[in-house]
Amino acid sequence: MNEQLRAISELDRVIHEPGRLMIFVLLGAVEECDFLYLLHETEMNKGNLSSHLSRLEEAGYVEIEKTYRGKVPQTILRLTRAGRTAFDRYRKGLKAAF
Amino acid sequence: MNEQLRAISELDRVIHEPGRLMIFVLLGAVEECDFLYLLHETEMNKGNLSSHLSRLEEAGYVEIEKTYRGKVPQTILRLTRAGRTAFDRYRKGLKAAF
DNA sequence: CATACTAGTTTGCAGCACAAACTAGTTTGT
DNA sequence: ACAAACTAGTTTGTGCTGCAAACTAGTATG
Repeated sequence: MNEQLRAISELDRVIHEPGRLMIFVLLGAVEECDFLYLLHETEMNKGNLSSHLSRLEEAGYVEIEKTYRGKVPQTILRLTRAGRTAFDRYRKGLKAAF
Repeated sequence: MNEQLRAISELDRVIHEPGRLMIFVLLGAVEECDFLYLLHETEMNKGNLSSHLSRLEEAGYVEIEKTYRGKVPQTILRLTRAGRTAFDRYRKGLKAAF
């Protein structure tokens, strides 16, 4: 197996999913943001977005902080250190592959 | 939704799967090759490779030609025109996204 | 005070990737 | 000649996972 194929086969599957890739791109560009921002930017539905975020939390890539804006519940999202590192590796993998 | 996210969300899911990406890279580099070449290069198992190839045939991206090398059955694989086009679009999409 | 809205989460299902088991035929060993 | 092992794949079964619909809990509105 050559370098290029190796790079492809080692791509992190948790990140590789397009829905989650979008989340990484958005969270990678800011310190933090809220659920609704991601919802609007990605044009996913809530259920979908919610489960992708849970998956990313589970993987240790995203921190989910539940708070309130006034009386309204608000969910703040943030990439963890591990999340940023993993995303960097993913992008390097892509570059090596294409 | 911005350009970058749009590019991600429009990535062709049939191609996006790493196992199939490897097949595209290999078939993209040659006119045709056989099953065993793909098997060794990708380091997949046969079942896996076989079903990915069926998926790609179904999508119209790969042609599967069954022949013999002497008395031994041999399967020749080849990207279709549609397959090459789709792979080009996929790579452009990736570039637009990263 | 009930109806509608907000901000999500949970549930149910369909599709998919994966490996183990199977198939069909060929070669090798005795 | 006949069985055992090998070759070149395909089919089957299972568990995961992406997705949307349905649900929950609370808030604002008519």
